[in-house]
Amino acid sequence: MPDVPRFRFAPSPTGMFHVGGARTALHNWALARRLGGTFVLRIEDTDAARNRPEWTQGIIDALAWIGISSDDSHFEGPHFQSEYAAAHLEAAQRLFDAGCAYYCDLTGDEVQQRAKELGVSGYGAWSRDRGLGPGPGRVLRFRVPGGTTVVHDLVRGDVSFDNAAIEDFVLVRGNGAPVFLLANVVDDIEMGITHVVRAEEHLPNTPKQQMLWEALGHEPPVWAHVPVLVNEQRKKLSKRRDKVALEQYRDEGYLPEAMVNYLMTLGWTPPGAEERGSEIASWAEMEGAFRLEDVNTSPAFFDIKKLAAFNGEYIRALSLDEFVRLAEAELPDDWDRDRFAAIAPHIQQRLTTLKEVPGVVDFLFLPDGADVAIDDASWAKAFQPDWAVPLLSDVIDAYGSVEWTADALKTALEQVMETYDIKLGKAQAPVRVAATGRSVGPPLFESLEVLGRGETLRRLRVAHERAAGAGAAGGG
RNA sequence: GCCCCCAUCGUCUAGUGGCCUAGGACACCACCCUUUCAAGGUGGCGGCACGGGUUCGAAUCCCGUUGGGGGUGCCA
Repeated sequence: MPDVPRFRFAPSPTGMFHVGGARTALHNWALARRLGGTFVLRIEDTDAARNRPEWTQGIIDALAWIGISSDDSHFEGPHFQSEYAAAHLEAAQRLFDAGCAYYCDLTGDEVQQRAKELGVSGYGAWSRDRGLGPGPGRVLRFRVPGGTTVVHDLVRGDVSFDNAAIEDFVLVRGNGAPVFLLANVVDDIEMGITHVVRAEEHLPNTPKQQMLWEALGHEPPVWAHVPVLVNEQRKKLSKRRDKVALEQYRDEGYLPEAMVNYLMTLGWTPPGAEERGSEIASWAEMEGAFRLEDVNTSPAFFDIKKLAAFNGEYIRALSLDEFVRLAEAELPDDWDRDRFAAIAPHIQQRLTTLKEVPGVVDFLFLPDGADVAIDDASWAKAFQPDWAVPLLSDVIDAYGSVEWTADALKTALEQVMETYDIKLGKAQAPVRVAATGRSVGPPLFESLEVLGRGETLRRLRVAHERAAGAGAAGGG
């Protein structure tokens, strides 16, 4: 009778959720669901400094954001490593009783000192046969057996380690607290974990953990080590130097679906991507096809540019209603929602992130009577041609009585520009800068329609006055 | 130092001995479209790290070199 596969995701709270962690969580999640198994969340909070409730909540929230939540029947947890402290110590005792571990009274400094004097590397197993019992300050070390440990890894195949190169590692600290290696294995055994899917950086730990599983009388789980995510310098993504917090991307207006899709493409290709000419795929498609055996073995560069491209695609794919709803969350409270809804369809296809929304429409939400902030470079270019000022003057006249719709506004400008024998692309420039302050932005006539006749005319007049004045001063 | 992993366009990848004069995506460039900017369309640039084998045949298998990364804690 085959057991239900049990995967686990075991982050330690650090105050932010690493994108690399998000990816391995996604891998575990996809497998747990596709195989009808369970995704077990365990918070590794043994280190007292990492035991902050708000940090734990941060992990739960981050997981929920990428679609991994306790609402789903495949989700189990959160469990807390600290709750298994008794089991850790009990396991340590069993290991000692069975002769698989021994006590050692050398401090870290002493070990280093001796290694240096004797010219050996690592711990020299000095206390192996001293028959020491437990005592204050004494650590419990694992007695690494001879031979070779072979790790069967779903991503990498068989990886073998010569046990002679593995030192007798510490299981329990001098203060009686178990270390990660032991706690991790004991927890996995206690929770009936069958698959350990994690990042490659843990591969060197694996032979040690496998020996522990065996010494504790259990079959090791299925191992899988996915490649690490790296930065431009090809170094592992780190909290210190790289932008790795999932929360930060969320706050910058990335959609969770885009983030999830992008993360899954690192080291793996969604089904049919080549035929479709696109790596964009739904979670259902990816979940249905994801296999560890298909995951690449080399490190992947976390490319924000590509993430941004994915995000743009996802924003464009939103229904208008959904887009408006999400975009409104980025707007200042006092901005008129109806006014935003009117311009929304014209900006949706021009965005990379939701965070950009206020910046592209802010000219529509100025306080009464306030002048637009004019971008100097845009102004200089728009009013460079001789025809700019007279054209603006004509536009002001025409816009005084034209029907106030985008189409009519466009037609009116087209009539005006004929006199000057210029194309719309050029003719719209002075009007755009006058009304919006910038040379780029949402489609002009649609923007003016939303702005309204009164305010549009006011801004055009202010600009005309300024441009005409400058022209006169410059000419004289 | 020691242990382990990795090596296809700038980047992410497809490729598991002949379908590869190596395919797709992002980025970049050009053109088209166009109401600025995007989006969209078309096209382009660009890669199997190197050296030996094995084989009728190698991006694919083996060995070596070089390069990169990870780990080497009484952190997790």
